[in-house]
Amino acid sequence: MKTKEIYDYLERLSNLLRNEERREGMDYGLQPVQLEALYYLSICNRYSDTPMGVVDYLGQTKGTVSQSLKLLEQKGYISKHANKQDKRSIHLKVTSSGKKLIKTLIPPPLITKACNNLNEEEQNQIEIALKQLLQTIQFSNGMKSFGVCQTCRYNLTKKDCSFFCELTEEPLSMSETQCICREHETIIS
Amino acid sequence: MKTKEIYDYLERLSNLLRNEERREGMDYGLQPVQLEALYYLSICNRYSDTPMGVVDYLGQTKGTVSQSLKLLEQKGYISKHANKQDKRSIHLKVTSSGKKLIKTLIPPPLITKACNNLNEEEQNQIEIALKQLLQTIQFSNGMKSFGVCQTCRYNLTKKDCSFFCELTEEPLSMSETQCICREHETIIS
DNA sequence: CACGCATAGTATCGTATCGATACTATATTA
DNA sequence: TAATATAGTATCGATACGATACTATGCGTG
Repeated sequence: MKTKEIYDYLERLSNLLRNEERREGMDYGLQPVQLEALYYLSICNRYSDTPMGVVDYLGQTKGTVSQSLKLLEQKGYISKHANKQDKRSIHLKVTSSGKKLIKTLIPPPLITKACNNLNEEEQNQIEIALKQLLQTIQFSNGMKSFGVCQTCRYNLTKKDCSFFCELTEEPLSMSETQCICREHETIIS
Repeated sequence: MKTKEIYDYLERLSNLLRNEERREGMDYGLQPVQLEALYYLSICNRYSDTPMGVVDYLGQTKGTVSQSLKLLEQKGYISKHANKQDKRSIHLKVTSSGKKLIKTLIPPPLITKACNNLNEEEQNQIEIALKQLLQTIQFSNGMKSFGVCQTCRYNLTKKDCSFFCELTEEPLSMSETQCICREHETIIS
């Protein structure tokens, strides 16, 4: 069992990444969590761009997330839009200013520099390992997976190569299927 | 380049781990950082068990670390000991109560459960990948490595299989060489 | 339809985090 | 011996984050 070793490396990586995010965000008055929330909103689909989506993703309480989103809105990085179907719910869109910020800050230099010193094959191996570890953790602990449609059991790829979600019973555009979804459930193969 | 992919998985893993640590520590009134500080002190060597060692490891300011250590001492998980050589410095020892806590909480169930669902080979691959990623990040960004003597360029293994540190110019016991050190510098091969 | 219950989101409060700054004490060096 | 560097502490202010209480809307069942 390599449990301890895996924990040790993960703990270290986790710390380095968080400190980097703190340093980076500081110039813009953003905390690590807020930056992560903004990033999440920039890569999630239209079923997931709500406060509750962020709650599930970041694993914090509604109150905390509500605070973070208020700040992101005040700073002009996101905007709130009413949901026509469900009036309790709102959608959060990343503004052009927010998109610009994400583009500047993510991925952080810490990771970029490291990848510059790793060849294709090494990067592939690392990606595969991280993916497997993440999926196993999520599966073993009954967690949401937040994947893209391609790996989702609700996704139906039709003959004409268009996409359809069997959960929401709606057609999906090509670009939408590359966003992450809070309803995602990994195909059990 | 897999920079974005690697960042994404790492960010996710990092978040899950931190949330788990928060949940775990809560029962004992410990925050994630404090738990990490305690764990660090339980695996570092006698050159590294000082407040400054924790500062380097966790990447926080002296003040913050000082606060965390005060709390750990109040809760009886660590004890402070004067350094005979340098009177400015103190050594932090994990008490038996602290050791017991670490044994209970680390590694966290999140990781343990996942490892139970991964075979030997998969775990080895993941360990290797995490190790390589961490080392590359540390090297590429000029960071301290916090490794064990075995991989340190200052370590001298003598003919009689005893160990000697060429930086501190002191002999090291076998068990000491398995602890992590803040002066560690990876062998450049 | 009406009632209860579930869910999305917000507001507020208290404890704790964490960087910044200022401080003391000891070591080092010129 | 004086200047400077280093280890550690104390304090403060802004923020994080869980807990709780609240409003508003949707949903299900009789």
